[in-house]
Amino acid sequence: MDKDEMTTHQKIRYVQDTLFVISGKWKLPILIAISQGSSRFREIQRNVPFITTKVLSKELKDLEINKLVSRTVSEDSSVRIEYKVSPYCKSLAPLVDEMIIWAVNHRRKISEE
Amino acid sequence: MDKDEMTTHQKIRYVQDTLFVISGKWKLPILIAISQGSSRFREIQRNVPFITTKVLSKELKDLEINKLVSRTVSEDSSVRIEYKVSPYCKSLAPLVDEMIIWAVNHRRKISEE
DNA sequence: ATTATTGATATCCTTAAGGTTACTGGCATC
DNA sequence: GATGCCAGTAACCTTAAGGATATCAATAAT
Repeated sequence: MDKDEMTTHQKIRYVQDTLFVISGKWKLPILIAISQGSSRFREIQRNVPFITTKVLSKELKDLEINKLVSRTVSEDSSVRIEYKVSPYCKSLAPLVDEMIIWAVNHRRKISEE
Repeated sequence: MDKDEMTTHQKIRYVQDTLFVISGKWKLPILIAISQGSSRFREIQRNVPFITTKVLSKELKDLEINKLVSRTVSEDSSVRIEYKVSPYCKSLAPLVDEMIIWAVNHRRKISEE
């Protein structure tokens, strides 16, 4: 269905669906960090400022459940745990880009008054 | 600044800014309802399913503070209170569109497994 | 030997978001 | 005269999100 044919109620339902999946302070930041190359737990933590281990651990599990992130254990000489974004996760890219663009603009708007 | 030149940390900061402004279950749904023509309090409430008066009242105040919505009192024979989205609010349109597109796709993805 | 790093888990706590129910005063309608 | 619509407000409550701190066993570096 095209969005131009949707009723107000339908649009609202869809937007609430998306908000539900990406809701919270940390999910998108974590996805950004992983997709930019962080794969180890501590590495992700270093690249997502101020997140605590408890929250990171919980959010990674959520993202795994939602199939946006994969967790693999590789065993060569010692154990290595690696997180990767799934191919499906990349479908969020246009949305994330729009959010960045909007925030840049918003900051300009706020500062000019 | 273009987003391709940004560091991971900068991208995360911007995305968190946007998340902060549109966070919560109701702000975007309310904006959608108003921009599709609802202008009276009860009318907005009817068009945003399940929202309570208390929450709607509070969210409208927030949106007014953030200059996304205007509240005007007109007095012809009786009092009329009208809410409108600001011109600036329209800058959120591409973001909202992306959210709708993503949710439509996500629903298909989820249902096909 | 000891200190640091990794990938977490456990416990406790605070805050904010949101929901529930009830109510109000002014106007209009039946 | 009662009922209903409008634009809210008030008081209270529940739940979830997130933060603070401590700890752990397994490796790695010094």
